[in-house]
Amino acid sequence: MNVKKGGYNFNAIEKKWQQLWKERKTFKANDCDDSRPKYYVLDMFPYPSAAGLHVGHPEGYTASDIVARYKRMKGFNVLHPMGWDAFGLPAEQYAVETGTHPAETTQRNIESMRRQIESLGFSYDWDREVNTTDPNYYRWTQWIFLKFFNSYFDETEQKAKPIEQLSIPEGLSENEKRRYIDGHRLAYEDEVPVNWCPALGTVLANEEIIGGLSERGGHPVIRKPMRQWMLRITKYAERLLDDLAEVDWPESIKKLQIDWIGKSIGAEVKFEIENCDWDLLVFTTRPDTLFGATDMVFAPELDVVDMITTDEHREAVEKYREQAARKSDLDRTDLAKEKTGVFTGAYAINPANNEKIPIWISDYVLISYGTGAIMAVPAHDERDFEFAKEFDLPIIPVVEPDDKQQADLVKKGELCFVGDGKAINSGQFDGLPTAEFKEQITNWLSERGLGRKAVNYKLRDWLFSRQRYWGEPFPILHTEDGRIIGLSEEDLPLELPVVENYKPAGTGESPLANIDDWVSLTLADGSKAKRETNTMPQWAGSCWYYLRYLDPDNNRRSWDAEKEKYWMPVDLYIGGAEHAVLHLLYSRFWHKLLYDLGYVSTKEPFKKLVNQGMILGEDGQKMSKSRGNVINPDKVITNYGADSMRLYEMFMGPLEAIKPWSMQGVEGVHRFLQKAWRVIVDEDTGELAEAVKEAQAGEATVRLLNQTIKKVGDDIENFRFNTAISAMMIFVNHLGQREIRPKSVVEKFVLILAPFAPHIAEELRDKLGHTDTVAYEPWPEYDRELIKEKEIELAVQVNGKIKDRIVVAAEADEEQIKQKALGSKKVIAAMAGKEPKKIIVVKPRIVSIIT
RNA sequence: GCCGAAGUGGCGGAACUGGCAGACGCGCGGGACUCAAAAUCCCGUCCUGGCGACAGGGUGUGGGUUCGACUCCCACCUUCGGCACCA
Repeated sequence: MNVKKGGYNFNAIEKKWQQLWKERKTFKANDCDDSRPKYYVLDMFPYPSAAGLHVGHPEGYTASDIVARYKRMKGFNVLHPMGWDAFGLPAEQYAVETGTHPAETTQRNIESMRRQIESLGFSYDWDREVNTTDPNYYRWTQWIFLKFFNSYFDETEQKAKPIEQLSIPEGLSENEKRRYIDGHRLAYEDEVPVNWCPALGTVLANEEIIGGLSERGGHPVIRKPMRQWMLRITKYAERLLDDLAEVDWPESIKKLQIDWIGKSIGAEVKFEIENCDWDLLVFTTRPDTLFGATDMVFAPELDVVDMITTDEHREAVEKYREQAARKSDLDRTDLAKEKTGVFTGAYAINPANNEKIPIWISDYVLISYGTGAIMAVPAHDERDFEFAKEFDLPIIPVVEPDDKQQADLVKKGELCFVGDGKAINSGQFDGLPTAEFKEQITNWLSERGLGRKAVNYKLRDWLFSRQRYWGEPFPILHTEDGRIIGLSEEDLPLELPVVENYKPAGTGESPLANIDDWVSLTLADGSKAKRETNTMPQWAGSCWYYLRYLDPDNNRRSWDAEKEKYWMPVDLYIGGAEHAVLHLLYSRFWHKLLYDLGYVSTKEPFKKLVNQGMILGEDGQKMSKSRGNVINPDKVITNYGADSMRLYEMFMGPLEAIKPWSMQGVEGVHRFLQKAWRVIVDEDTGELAEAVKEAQAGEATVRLLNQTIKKVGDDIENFRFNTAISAMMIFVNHLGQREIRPKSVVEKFVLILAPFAPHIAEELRDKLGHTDTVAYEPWPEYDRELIKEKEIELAVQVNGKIKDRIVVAAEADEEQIKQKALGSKKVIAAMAGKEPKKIIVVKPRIVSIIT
């Protein structure tokens, strides 16, 4: 602790400036200000948890704040908002336990986390704060949901359109028409298997299941089909893939999204089923292996299984299907080691060679991908190979690898080969290389009406409902005669009702199902209806919050079109990599719907994305309560100040890297700030230090200052905050050694320090006699000429070994440098009288002499 | 199993498009100031050998390309993260 009167009293300084910024609304962003370029810096908003802020939050927030402050100084109109992703399970669970309304818990947590965030001095425009659980916010979440509900996807134009524009086939009855329309909505109801825990009487999220048992209580969980709301994200698969080319995101994150979407190009092939009127389609990426298809495998859940199974095999098939239904996803993947399955007694015809092949069912075939049925080519697919081995099915090689040894094994049926090669045992196609064969057979099949080119995605439609209380209610009514009606926009928000009991209904429905006077209502025409009792998942509110910041208080619209045009897209989005797929994919999806309907002007919401890495405990382990290695940001701020906290989080290492915390490291940067203070301020009086005065700066100081300004600016632009800080340390060390510290130099240093450590920078500027905030001071320019060194030092290598260093004038040409290098005594000695064969001069670095 | 990221002093890390490896910070050792301590300031600190100017080795391992490799190429090892039978 600094005891001197004029010492660096960070606690007082930080409180003072935070107060002033708040009172003066220093960081208020001006809408539609065309006098300056705009810059939108966004943080992933936090869930307001009872545990409060952890040290991971300020990492991303500090990085974005440095950029925000830097851009302001560079003359940008900066939008830098903060809010709360406040729907979520913890508040609901707390309500079940204590009866406290989640809104109350949430409000309390928000207050406390806002105080924590404010204590770090981030330059947010707090007038734009949003809270996803506020009816004035979720009103518009519901509004967007209705847009999904009231839209369909036009396949030819590849975009969403209002449902009224859907062309309906002629001659349908009213009922059929209704069903046709409902079947095309981008938000639709479907029966899908969910994780049902009979003992708890509730549906669980995948994350709540550990090893097939419920996380709470350890009860068994089964898959059970239930009515759910779905969003048709699969329609956007192609655009979600294509538009990744437009954004400046880390390649690794793009790759994760690409893999998640999982596009495969191949063919659909039609297989006739023996003694059956209809055909079955299968999808394959290897139509070239069609001649090697020796059996077919159907997913156990596939409905046609019932029809094709022969009486002889019915019992075994039924038993297998039952077992499969009882398995959780986890069991199915866990038992991946050994293939199981049963024969149905039915046969299909291979369209390539008219061979009769048996149809099996097995749970290694997924109902949810492709058509739920495959052609099995044991010789060229690992899974089919295992299956064939298990049940002694024939293995026919149809691709010959280039490698002789491999080819022999493949031909003997002893090796499964999945690579490309040359066609064999494939009739008229023999000899074709894989790629060409694929094309030819696809054409051959489509000419005969036996198949066609096809694309499949791993991406599934988004299961969008939860059986919870603490989420956005769906603005949906179910009529007695089975119609689904979306509320009209004027009826929004549909607010969450007050409940007595937050426990699930026990039927798999949400707690809302228990409140009859909320659920049941009478429509204008006198008929009865019931409200949808599911709620939206936590993702919903976070899918569009970046748009509400643009116009948070608008009661008439979700946001103003002009404001949207002005601010969007988000120029920089910083957050954790854990949202690489879901949140970022979901919000891109919502954004595209809004784009199609004309509510936003950009295809993509987030232009540049940066992920911060996780911060580990001092023991190098993930921070957790049970390990006792959690660092409390409040304590760090109390002991060292917010500026030290900010600086340390940035100094630890590259932003994206995973790195362990070190309290001694905090002390290190704190010492730097103490030193910077002492270099400028007299600790005894609190006035400017005597050494700081109007004076001409020395050459070395001017050079280093200019180098530092350049380095810090460049580093901020490239998110290399750690090296920017080290450059400032070097500068302060230099300045500290000067007897005279010219005021003009000190002033510029304070400006470049400001984005990193804004409180101390404001206070130092105050000491330097300024009364206005540093926030909008122009970022100092550097002079290219002044950066240049007068003399440069080059290392001299002889045959790859460094022998000497020479100093030459910066303007020296290659010849002069050569001469100087060859003149060095050490170099002459190392050359041992030999003539140089080659001399390479790399100007500011090295001279390489080869003898 | 597949995909992705990363391996540099005692520790966190630095090194621009291939050009003096270890910036900056921590820690440690020594010194100054002090009655003493803290704080601060100065010097040293990759490893081995030598009192020393110096010599040799060194960026996970083994090869390669190059006048020159932490950086590029090939093979492998380890750690972390993601996906998990997607035909």
